[in-house]
Amino acid sequence: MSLPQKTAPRRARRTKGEQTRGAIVQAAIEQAASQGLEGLTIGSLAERTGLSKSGLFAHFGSREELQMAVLHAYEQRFLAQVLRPALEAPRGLPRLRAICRLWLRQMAAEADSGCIMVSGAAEYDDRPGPLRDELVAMVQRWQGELARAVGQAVSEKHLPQGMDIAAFVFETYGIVLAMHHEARLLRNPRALERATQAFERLLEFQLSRQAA
Amino acid sequence: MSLPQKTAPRRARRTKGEQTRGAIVQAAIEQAASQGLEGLTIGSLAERTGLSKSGLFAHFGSREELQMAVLHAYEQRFLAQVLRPALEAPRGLPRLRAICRLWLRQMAAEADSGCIMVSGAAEYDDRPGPLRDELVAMVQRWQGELARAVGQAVSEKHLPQGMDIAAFVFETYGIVLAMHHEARLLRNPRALERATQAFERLLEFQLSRQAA
Amino acid sequence: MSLPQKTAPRRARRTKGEQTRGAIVQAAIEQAASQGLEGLTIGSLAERTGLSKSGLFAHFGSREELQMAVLHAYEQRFLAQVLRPALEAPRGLPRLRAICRLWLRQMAAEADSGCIMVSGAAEYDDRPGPLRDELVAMVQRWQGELARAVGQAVSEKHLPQGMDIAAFVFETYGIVLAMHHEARLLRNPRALERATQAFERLLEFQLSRQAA
Amino acid sequence: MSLPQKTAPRRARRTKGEQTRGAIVQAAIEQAASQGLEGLTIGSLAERTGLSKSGLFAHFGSREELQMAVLHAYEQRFLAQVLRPALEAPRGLPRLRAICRLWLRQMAAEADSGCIMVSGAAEYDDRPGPLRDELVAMVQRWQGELARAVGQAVSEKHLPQGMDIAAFVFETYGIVLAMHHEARLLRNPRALERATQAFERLLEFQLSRQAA
DNA sequence: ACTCGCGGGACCGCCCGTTCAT
DNA sequence: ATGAACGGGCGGTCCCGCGAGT
Repeated sequence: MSLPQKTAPRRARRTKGEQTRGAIVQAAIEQAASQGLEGLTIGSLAERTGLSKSGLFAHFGSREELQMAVLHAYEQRFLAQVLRPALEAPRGLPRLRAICRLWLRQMAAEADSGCIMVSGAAEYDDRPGPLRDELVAMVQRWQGELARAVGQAVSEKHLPQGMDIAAFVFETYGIVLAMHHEARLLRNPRALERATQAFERLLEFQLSRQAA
Repeated sequence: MSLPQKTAPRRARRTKGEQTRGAIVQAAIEQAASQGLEGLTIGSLAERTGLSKSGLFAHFGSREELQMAVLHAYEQRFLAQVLRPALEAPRGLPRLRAICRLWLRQMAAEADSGCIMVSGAAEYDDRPGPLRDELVAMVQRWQGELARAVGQAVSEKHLPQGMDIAAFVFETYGIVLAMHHEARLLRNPRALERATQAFERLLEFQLSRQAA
Repeated sequence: MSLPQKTAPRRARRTKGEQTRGAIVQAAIEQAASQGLEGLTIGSLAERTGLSKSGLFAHFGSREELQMAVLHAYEQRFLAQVLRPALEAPRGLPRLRAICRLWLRQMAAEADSGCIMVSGAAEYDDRPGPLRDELVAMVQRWQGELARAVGQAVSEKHLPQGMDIAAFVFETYGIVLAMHHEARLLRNPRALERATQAFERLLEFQLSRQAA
Repeated sequence: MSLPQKTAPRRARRTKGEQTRGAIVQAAIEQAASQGLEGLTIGSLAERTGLSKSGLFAHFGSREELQMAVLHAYEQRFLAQVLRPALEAPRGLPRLRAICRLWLRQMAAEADSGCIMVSGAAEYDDRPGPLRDELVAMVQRWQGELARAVGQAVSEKHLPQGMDIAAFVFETYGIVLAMHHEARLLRNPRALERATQAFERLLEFQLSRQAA
C-alpha cells in the first residue's frame, strides 16, 4: 500500500520522510503507552528506531510536537478500532453495545501496553500546556461520541426517554477506568469480565426503568 | 505513643529532625500530588522547603525512600480523613455510606492537588519496583477495607445476602476514578455531584434487589 | 591505516569528532599522569579542553571508558617511544640496552608528568574491575616484551645460557620503579644517572658470569 | 617519654579520648592501606568505627590532619616492626641483612593490605602540600636509616670501602618496590622469593668486590 | 530534502568534608 | 560525641540546535 518512490511527478504516495515519520510515531506510541507520554525520551526512541537522535528530532520541531503527533495518531487508531467497526451495527442500543464492548476489549488488549488516553489523563491533569489541552479535547470528542450513541438509543426508544445521558457516560467511563486500573495495576485477569458485567448491569438498570 | 524519649522527663516534643522530616514529607506530598511521584525531584523539593539539597537528602537515604515515605504518609492521612471518621457511624449501610461519602468528598477536595493513590496507579502500572509493590499493597488494603464495610452491611442485612461484594467494590472504585478524571482533567465542577448520584444509584440497585 | 572511510574519495583527514576525541584523550593523559587515573574527573577535563561536560562525555559512554581510552592511548604512545625505536638496534644485547635506555629516558622525561603505568599500578592494585584487569594485562604485555628481548640476547649468546630471565626482568623493573620514585617523589635530579648505573651493574653482573 | 597527663597526679593511663583516637587511627591505617590515603573518607571511616561523622571528625581538625596522623602512626608501626627487632643483630652486615629481610617480610605480609609508604609515594608524587612534605620526610628518614646501616657495614669492613652507599640504597629500594608491584598488582605469590634472591645477589656483587 | 555528527546547558541523584548547637 | 544542615562537586542524562554531508 505504501511503497516509497523518489522522483516521480505528482506523487500521491507518501514521501520517504513521511514513511519514516510514520514509523517513528508508531514506535513512539508503544513507548508512550508503557512509559507514559512524559517518559517518551528522544534518546531511547532514536535507539529503538535505529535513527540518530538528531535525525529523529528533525522530524518534529520539539519533543512536544512529537508527543502531540503521538496523541493524534493514537486517537486515529483508537477510533479506527473502536468506533468504526461499531458503526456497522444498527443505530441505537446495538451500536452503543458494540461501541462499549469494543472499547472494553480494546482496553483489555492494551492491558500489557497501556492506554495513552487513560494514563495521559493522569499525567497531564495538573500540567497545563498544549498537550493537556489536546488531551482534554480528545477525551471530550470521545465522550461526545458516546453521548451521541446513547442519544440515538434514546431516540430509537431503546433507552428511557429523559434519562440522564451525561450521567450514563460518566458511569460508563468509570467502568472503563476501573478496568484499566484493575488490569494494569493489580494485574487482575478477571478485569474484563468484571467490567463487562458492570456495564450490563448499568444497561439493565436503565432498561428496567424503561419497562416501568 | 511511640515518640522516642531518652532520659528526659516526659518529652512530648518531637526532635528537630523529626519535625523537619515531617515538613519535608508534607511538602513532598503536595508536590507528588501535582507532578506525580516521579516528578518529585530533590532539587525542587529542597527549594520549596528552603533546605539545601544535601540537607534534605540526608533525611532519606535515597530518592526512593523519600517517595516511599510520601506513600506511607499519604496513606496515613487518607485513612485518618476517610476511614477513621466513618467508623463512628454504626456498622453496616450507614458506615459504608459514610466511608464513600467521605472518600468522594476527599477526592473532590483534592481536585486541585491530586490524589497520589489514583495518579500513582497510572504512573506505576508499568514500572516494576518497590514503589509499585507498595502502591499495589496500599490499594489492596483500601479495597479490603471497602469490602469489609460492604460485608458488614450484608451481615447486618442492609444489603442483599449473596451479593457480589467484589463487583460492588469494583464499581465503586470506578465511580471514584471517574470523578477524579472528570474533576481533574476536565475541570468539571459537577463531578462530585455526578459521582454521589452514581453511588446512590449503585446502592439503590442493590436495595431494590434486597426488597425483592 | 584504520581510519574509517565511507565513500568519499580518499579522505585522509580525520573527522572532527575523531580530532576532538584525540585531543581529549591527550589532555586526559596529562591529567591522569599527574592526578592519577582516578583523579581524572569529567568536569575538570571539560574545563581544560574547553568543552562542556556533556559534549565531552558524549565521546565516551562513561568515565570508565574514558579511563580505558587513556590506558590504551598511553600504551600506544609508550610503545612508539620506547619499543619501536629500539627495534632498529640489532637483536640481542644492543636491542635490550636500547630498550632499557629508552625506557629510563622516557621515565626521566616523564618525571614532571608521571607515568600512568607505574602510578596506575599503585592506584589499582587493590581496586578490582575492568581498569585493573586492563592495567595488569598491559604490564604483563610489557614484561613479556622485556623478557623476549632478554631471551634474544641469550640466544645470541650475549648473555649467559640458563640465566634466570624472569629474575632479570624483575630487577630491571625494580630499577625503573626506583627511578620513578626517586625522581617524582624525592625530586632527585640524579635519579636517571643512578638508574642507568644500576642497570649497567645488572648487566655487568651477568656478563661476568658469561665470561666465567 | 610523652604520656599525656591532664590534672591528675601521675596518671599512666590514657584518657578515653586518646583511646578512641587511637582506635580510629588504627582503622584509618587499614582503610588507607587498601584504598589509598586519598581514598580515606570520613564517612566510611565513621561507619567502620561506629562513630558519627562529626564525632570522628572532632578528633582531628580536618581530613588532612587525619591523614597526617595515619602517616605518623604508620611510620611508628613500621619502625617498630622492621627496624627495632633488627637492632638486636650485631652492627654491620648482620644487622643490614636483618633490616632488609624484615622489610621484605613486612611488605610481603602487607601484600593484601598495601604499604602506605609505597602507595602513598605514587599518590602524592605530584600533589604538593603538607602530606607530600611529610611523606617525603618519612621516606628520607627511612633511607637515612638504611644508609646508616650500610655505612656501619662498611666501617665494620663487611662491605667494601668506598662503595657507593646511596646507590646501594637506591637499588635496595628498587627491589622492594618491585616486590610490592609484583605482589599487589600482579598477585605473584613468588614475589617475596624473587625479591630475597635479588637482594642476595646485590650483596653478593658487593662481597665479590670486597674479596678482590 | 533528509539525515547525521557534534556540542551546549540545565538538571538529576548522590556523596564529600565541614560547621554548629546541643 | 552527636544530629542536623550546608556548599560544592561528582558522574550521568536530558532536550535541543548548528553546520555539514548525501
